[in-house]
Amino acid sequence: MIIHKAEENYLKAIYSLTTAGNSEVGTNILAEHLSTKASSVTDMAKRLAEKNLIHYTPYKGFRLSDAGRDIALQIIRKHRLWESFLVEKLSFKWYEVHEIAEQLEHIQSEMLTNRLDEFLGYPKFDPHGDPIPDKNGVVAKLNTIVLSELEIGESAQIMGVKDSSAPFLQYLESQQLVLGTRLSLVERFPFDQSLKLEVNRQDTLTISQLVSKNLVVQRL
Amino acid sequence: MIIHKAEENYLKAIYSLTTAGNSEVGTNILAEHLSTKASSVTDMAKRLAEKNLIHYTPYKGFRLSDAGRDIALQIIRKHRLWESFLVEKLSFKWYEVHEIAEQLEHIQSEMLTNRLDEFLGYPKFDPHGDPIPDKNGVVAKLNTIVLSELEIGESAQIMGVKDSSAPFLQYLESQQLVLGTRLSLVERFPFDQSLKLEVNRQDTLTISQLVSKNLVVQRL
DNA sequence: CAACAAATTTAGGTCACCCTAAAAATATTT
DNA sequence: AAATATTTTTAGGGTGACCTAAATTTGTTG
Repeated sequence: MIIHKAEENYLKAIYSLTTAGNSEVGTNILAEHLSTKASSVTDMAKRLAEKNLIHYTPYKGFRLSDAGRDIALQIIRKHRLWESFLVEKLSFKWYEVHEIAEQLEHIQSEMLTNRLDEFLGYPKFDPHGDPIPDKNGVVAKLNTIVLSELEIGESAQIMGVKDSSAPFLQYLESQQLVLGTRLSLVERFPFDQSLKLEVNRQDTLTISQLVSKNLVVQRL
Repeated sequence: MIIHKAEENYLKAIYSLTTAGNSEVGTNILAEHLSTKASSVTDMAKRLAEKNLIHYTPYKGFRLSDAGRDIALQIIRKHRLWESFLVEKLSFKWYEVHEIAEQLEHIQSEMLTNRLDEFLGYPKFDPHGDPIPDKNGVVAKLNTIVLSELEIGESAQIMGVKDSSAPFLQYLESQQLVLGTRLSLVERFPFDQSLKLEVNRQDTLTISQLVSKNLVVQRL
């Protein structure tokens, strides 16, 4: 069965919107996520249901079928492997790679994907700290929290981001908050929930709640 | 201006059919080359002419415009760089890479193309011996001939192939006729124009005219 | 629970790309 | 040069993926 690029993008979007809590996605939310219109989503939903890639009852939202989830995971695998390639081998910055990986994730060749994986040394995480599904679609689970959940005095290491927009990633880099950076929480200001951090055991830095809610860390 | 994947493939096809002698391509030849129908080609010709990528007068054939040629050369550049990447870095065989490169050549990011070029060490030729256009679309000229044109007693080095189908490339590999191989012409049998070669200064090998006409070599 | 608001689907249209079959233009042969 | 063959274009359709505007269903609230 041929799965088109647009279909792959829908499956990927449904996947990321459903794993974030809710098990069903609505038409409007999906439309917004894909920068398209609700009617187009309904259109596509019929095609995907026809191909047994999603479960769909009109007015009731969509849910991935097992086949649909498999495809979504393979796309995500390819996306994250290519992002790793771009950063590790071609010296791209982590905030420059998303759009290119959006294109590369649709290249069809299992052999290519697996060779790339091998070439990169079977990485478990991409440059944003997101886990890379293996060739069977198995995703490594990680004991991570968002920085805003850290307690005063605790230390943590930056593992990734919730928001991977270029402006946010550039901001992080300007503050030396890159992947792997170690930090500890010095103080929380109740007024606006901003946080004072000690970074790399030397500098201190204050960040807003918006930032702390979008930074994924692992307790040390 | 947005140039679609299908349009890029037409430009590439027109380019390779025109540089091979004739300066104009006809509808049927192009249709066959692209595995499509003549009417579809006419259809596309109108769109490409509309975008000033080709010169087109009905019934008179097509010719690339300067803008069209620039695009064709960039696609070919990307195709050959990706083929080099697959062979050099991911250990693909030279006869396995064509279909994958057909997909990768449409990835849009000048930065990616240039970084890839750098990563590969600015190669001048791809694994099939075809020259890789540089970022300005300049193609290295090479003083090559097909093996069938070699004279008795002359030596040469394999630079590439005219036919890059997997069966032919696999045949070559089985006979140790890989890129860079040095050979000299021992004898030509007038009966069927088959050739007796000495390969790598040790083995001798007899090849048919079909093979000798599809092997590109450089005199030594 | 009726009335309104929000979410979703349907109806009908566009665009890129491809198709078949028929018509028209060009090339070749007698 | 007329007849035939070949090449190319036009006419009319189909599909995937999108759109706007109008209907419909579902959810919320007075």
